[in-house]
Amino acid sequence: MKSITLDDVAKLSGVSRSTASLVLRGSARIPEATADRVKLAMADLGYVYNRRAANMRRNESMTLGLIVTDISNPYFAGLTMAIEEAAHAAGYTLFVGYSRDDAERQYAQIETMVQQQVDGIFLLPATGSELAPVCGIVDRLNVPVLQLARYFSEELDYVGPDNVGAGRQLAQHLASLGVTFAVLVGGPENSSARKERIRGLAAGFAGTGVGFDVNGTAATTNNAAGGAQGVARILDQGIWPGCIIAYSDAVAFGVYAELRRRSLEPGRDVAVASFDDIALSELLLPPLTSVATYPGHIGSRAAESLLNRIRDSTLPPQRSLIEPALKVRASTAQWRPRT
Amino acid sequence: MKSITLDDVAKLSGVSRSTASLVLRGSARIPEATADRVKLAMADLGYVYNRRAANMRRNESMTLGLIVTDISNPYFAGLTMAIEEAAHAAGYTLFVGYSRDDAERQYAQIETMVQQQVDGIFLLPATGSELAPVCGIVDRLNVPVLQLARYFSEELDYVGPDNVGAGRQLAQHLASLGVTFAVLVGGPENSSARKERIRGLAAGFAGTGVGFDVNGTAATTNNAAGGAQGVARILDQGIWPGCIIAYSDAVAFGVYAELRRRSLEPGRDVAVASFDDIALSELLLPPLTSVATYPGHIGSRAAESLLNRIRDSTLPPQRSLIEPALKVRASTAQWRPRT
DNA sequence: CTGTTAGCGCCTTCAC
DNA sequence: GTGAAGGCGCTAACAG
Repeated sequence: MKSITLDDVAKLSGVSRSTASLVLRGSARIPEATADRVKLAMADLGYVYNRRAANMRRNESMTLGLIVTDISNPYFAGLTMAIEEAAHAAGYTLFVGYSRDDAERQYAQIETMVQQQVDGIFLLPATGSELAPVCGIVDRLNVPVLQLARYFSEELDYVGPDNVGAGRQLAQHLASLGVTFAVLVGGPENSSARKERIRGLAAGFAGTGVGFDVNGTAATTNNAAGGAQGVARILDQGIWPGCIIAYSDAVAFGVYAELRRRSLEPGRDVAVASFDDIALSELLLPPLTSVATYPGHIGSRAAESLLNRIRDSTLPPQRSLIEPALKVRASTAQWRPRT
Repeated sequence: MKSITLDDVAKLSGVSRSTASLVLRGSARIPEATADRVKLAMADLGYVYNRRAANMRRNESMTLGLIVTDISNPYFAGLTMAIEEAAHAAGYTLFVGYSRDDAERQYAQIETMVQQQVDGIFLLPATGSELAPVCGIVDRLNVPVLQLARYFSEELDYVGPDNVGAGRQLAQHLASLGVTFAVLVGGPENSSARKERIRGLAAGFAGTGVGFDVNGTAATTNNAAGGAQGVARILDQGIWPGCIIAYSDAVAFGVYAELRRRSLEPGRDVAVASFDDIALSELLLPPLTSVATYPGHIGSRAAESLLNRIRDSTLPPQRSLIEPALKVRASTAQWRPRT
C-alpha cells in the first residue's frame, strides 16, 4: 500500500513540494488561488498528513504520555479525562499506560513512550517510584515528567490537591460533631498523598481532644476491597472508633460494605467520611461526606504546567496545589455521639 | 539537544551502523563479543532507540488508537484497561481519545490518530456514528477499525457482549419472580447495544405474561443522572412498574437514588436489575442483580481480533460475542409481588 | 513568491 | 559476518 505524499499533491497541483508544505501550515505567503488548487489536489488524492515524518524532521512529536495506576477508581478516570481534554485542545495526541501500581511496569511504559519520542509525560506514580530510574530513562532525551496527585521527588513538577488542607478541613468538621476517636482506613502506604492527609487530619484534630493515631492506621490498596479489609483489620483488633475516615471514596465503598456485613450502619453507628468526592458519593445511602479534590482542575492545571515546561525546560520545579472543598453529607451529619 | 543515534553507537564500538542495527534486533548472525561491545556503547552513550524513525522506514508505527465515549463509567474503564493490557503485551503503545459521545469530536480524534500513523483503531462509537465519515478518514491509509461494545456497520469488525442473550436471561429470571410489568430505563437511544438488550428482554418475556413495552422505554445518557431522569419520567407519567431494568449499572445507581428520593426502596417496593455487573454493584445496598458482560474478556478478544486484522486485511468482517452471565442478588431476589 | 537541496534516524538490500 | 548506499515523507535553509 503506497500512501499519497506531498510530492504527489505538488505534482498534481503543479507546484513544488515546499510550496505544498507551506499551504499545509497555512502560510500567508501563498496566493489564495494556489492554496486552493493545492487543497483540492489533497482532497482528490486522499492525502493524509504524515505527522510522524514531519515530527521526525522538526524534532517534536506532538504526543504526550500519561501513566496512571488504574482507572477503575473514578477519581483517576476523571483526572485522565481532564488531561486528555487539555492535550487534545493543545493539538497533542495522548499515549496512555496503566501501571497497575507496579513500578517496574511503569518504568517499562515510560521507556516505550520515550522511544516513541513523546514530548512530555504525566505520571501518577506507582507505589515505590524513585527519581533515579525515572531520570535514567527520560534524561537521555530530556523528556519532562510531571508528577500527578502523588510525588516522590521535589525536582520534578507536581500538581495535586492540597491534601494537608483537605485533612484539616475534614478533621475540624468531625471534631465539631463530637467525635472522640477517629481512624484513617486504607490508601497506599508511604504515598505522599496519604502522608499529607494524615498530617492534615492530625493538625485539624490537634487541641480538640479527638483521639487520632498518626501511626496506627492501616494501609491497603486504594479500592473497595482495601476499604473492607481495612475496616476488618481494625474492628478485629477490638478497636471501636466512632468515626472512620476512608483514604478515598473508592475505599469508602468497601468501608460501607464491611460495616454492614457486621451489622453496623454507616452514618448511624459509625460516622464515615472520605476524600475525593466522586460523583457516586452523593448517591450512596447515606450520602457520603467527602472532601472534593477536583480532578478536573488538577488535570487542566497539570496540562498547563507540562506544556510550559516543554516550552521552557530551565524553569525551576513547579508545585501547584488545588484547593479542596468539604462536602458535608448524612454519613457524618446524621451521626450522633453515644450519650 | 542532539540525540544519540545508531551512528554514534557504531562509531564508538567500532562497527558499522547496519551491524549495530542488527544487534538491536537481536540478530543471531552477530558474534556475541561484538554484540556486547555494541550494547556497552549504547549504555555508555545513553542511546535511545527511535521507534518513530524505525517505523517510518518499516511502514508500521507499533501504535494503536482507542476511542471510547467516556471512562467515568467503570464498565468502559474496565474495557479500556483490558485493551491497554493486551496492546502493551503485544508491544504496541496505545493512543487514547474520549469522544464524550460526540460524533464530530470522535471523527477529529480518528483523523489525528491516522495522521500519527496508528496501525489500527478500537472504536467504542459515539451515538450517531456512521460508516461513511469513518471510512472517509481511515480508508486513505487503510487503517483497520474495530467496533467495540456497539456497532453501526456490518462491514467493520465487532466485539461486544451477547446483549440479546443477556436480555433473555434477565427476563426469564424476572418472570420467575412473579413480576407482572417491567420497564427498561435509560441508555443511549438507537445504540445497537440498547436495541439488542430490548430484543433479548422481549424474547425472554414472551409467553410469560409479563408486560414489557418495547417502544415506550425512556432513553437517556448512560450514567446515574440518566437513570434518575428516566425513573422520574416514568413515575411522573403515573406508570407504576413492579420492576425496573436499568440499561447499565451506571444507570442503576441513579435509579436507586431517584427511587429513594421518592421514598421507594429498591428491592422491596420495586425490583431493580441491570446489565454489566461492575464491581460496585455487589457492594450496593441492596446488592444489585446484574448480567455480567465481562469487559476484560471483551477487551482481550478485541485486541486479538484487531491484531489479526492488521496481519491480514483480506479477512471478511469478524463478529465476536462474549457470553454474559446473570448474577442474581437481593435487588430482585428479595422482592415479592404484592398480594 | 517559488523551487532546490540536504538531511532527521533507521532499515533493507546488496556487495564484499 | 560485516559494510556501503539509498530512501521512508517531511521541513528548513537557501537560492532564484
